[in-house]
Amino acid sequence: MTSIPEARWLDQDENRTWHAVWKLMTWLPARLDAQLRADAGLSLADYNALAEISAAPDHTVRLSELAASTNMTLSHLSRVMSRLETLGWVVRYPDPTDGRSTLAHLTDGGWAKVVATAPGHVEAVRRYLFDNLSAEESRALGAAAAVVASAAAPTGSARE
Amino acid sequence: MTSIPEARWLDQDENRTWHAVWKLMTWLPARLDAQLRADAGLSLADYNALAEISAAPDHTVRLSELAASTNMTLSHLSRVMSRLETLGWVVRYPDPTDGRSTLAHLTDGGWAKVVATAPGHVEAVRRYLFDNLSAEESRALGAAAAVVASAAAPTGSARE
DNA sequence: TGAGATTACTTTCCGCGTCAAGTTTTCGGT
DNA sequence: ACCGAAAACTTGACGCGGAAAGTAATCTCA
Repeated sequence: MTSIPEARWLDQDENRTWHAVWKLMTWLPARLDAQLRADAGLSLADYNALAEISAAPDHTVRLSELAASTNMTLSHLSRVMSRLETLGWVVRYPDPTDGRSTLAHLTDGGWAKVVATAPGHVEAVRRYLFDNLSAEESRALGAAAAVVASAAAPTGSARE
Repeated sequence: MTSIPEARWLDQDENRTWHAVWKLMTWLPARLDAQLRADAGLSLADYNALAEISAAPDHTVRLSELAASTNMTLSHLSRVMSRLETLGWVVRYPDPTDGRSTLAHLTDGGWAKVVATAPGHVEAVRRYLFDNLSAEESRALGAAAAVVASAAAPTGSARE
C-alpha cells in the first residue's frame, strides 16, 4: 500500500531530469509572456505571430502558413489576428490568387512595434536561457529538445 | 527596412536551439495531457496533484505544500481539489494543528486511480522523452533544464 | 458544367488557469 | 487579553486557447 506497482517506473536520475524539464516548461513561457505583457502589452502568442509575419517576404503570409510556423491552431490564430488587426499592427485581406486563403500583412505600425519589442524579448530569452548555459550545454539542450519535440510533434510533422 | 536593428540578436545556433525548446514546451505538455485525458479522464494538473498526494506520508498533504510541489498557484490548486473531491478521489479537511491550513487526503478510490493511471503516464513520459535520448543526452538535458528552470523560477525559489 | 468533396478560415461554446478581493484563523507585540 | 498583521485558502471575474460546427471559396471528375 506504499509503493506503486509499476514495472518501468522512472529511476532517480530520470525523475530528476523529468522534474527539471517540467519546471522549465512551467516557468519559462510564463516569464517570457510576463516580460512581453509588461514591456509591450503583447502576449507571447501575439508576439510570435508578429515576429513571424515580419520575417516573411513583403511582411505578408498566408494564415495557414502562419499557424504552422507559430505552432498555433487556426482557431487560435484567428483570434490573435483579430486582436492585432484591431490594434492596427496587421491587416487581413483575401489572397487574390485563392479566395479561400487570407493573407496577413504587417502595417508600418506593426513593423515599428516589432522593432521596438524584439530587443527586450531577445534579452529575456538570453537572460533565462542562454546566459545560464555554456556553449556546450546550449548545444546539448538544443539537440535533446529537437529530438523530443520531434517525438511529441502533433502529426508526424517533422517540418524544418 | 528588412533587418531588425538588434545588437544582441540570436545567432543561427541559438535560434535553432530556442526553436527546439519552444516546440518542446508547446508539444510535450499537450501530448501528456492528451494521453491522460484519453486514458484516465484526468488533466495533467489533476494527475500531478493526485500523484504528489500519493507520494506523501499517509497520503496526506497541506494544500500550500502541494501547491509548491506541483508548481501550481493556490488558486489553481483550489479548483483542482474541488474537482478531485467531487469525483471522490480526495477529501479536504482543516488541519487540526492549524485551522488556517487544510489537508488533502487521498481516498482509497483516489489511490486506486493513481495506481491505475500512473503506468500509462510514465509510459508516455518515456515514449516522448527518455526513449528518444541516450543516457548522456538525457543527463545533459536534465542539467540544462535545471539551470534554466532555476533562472526562470518565480521568486528565487531554488527549492530542492 | 455541376454536384460533392476539400481547403481555409471564423465563430460559438466551454474548460482551464490567473489575478484580485474576500474569509477565516493564527501570530506578534504590548 | 486584545488589536493589527500575516497566513492559508476560496471565490468572482476575466482572458486564453481548443474542439466542433458553420461559412465561403475552390477543386475534382463524371
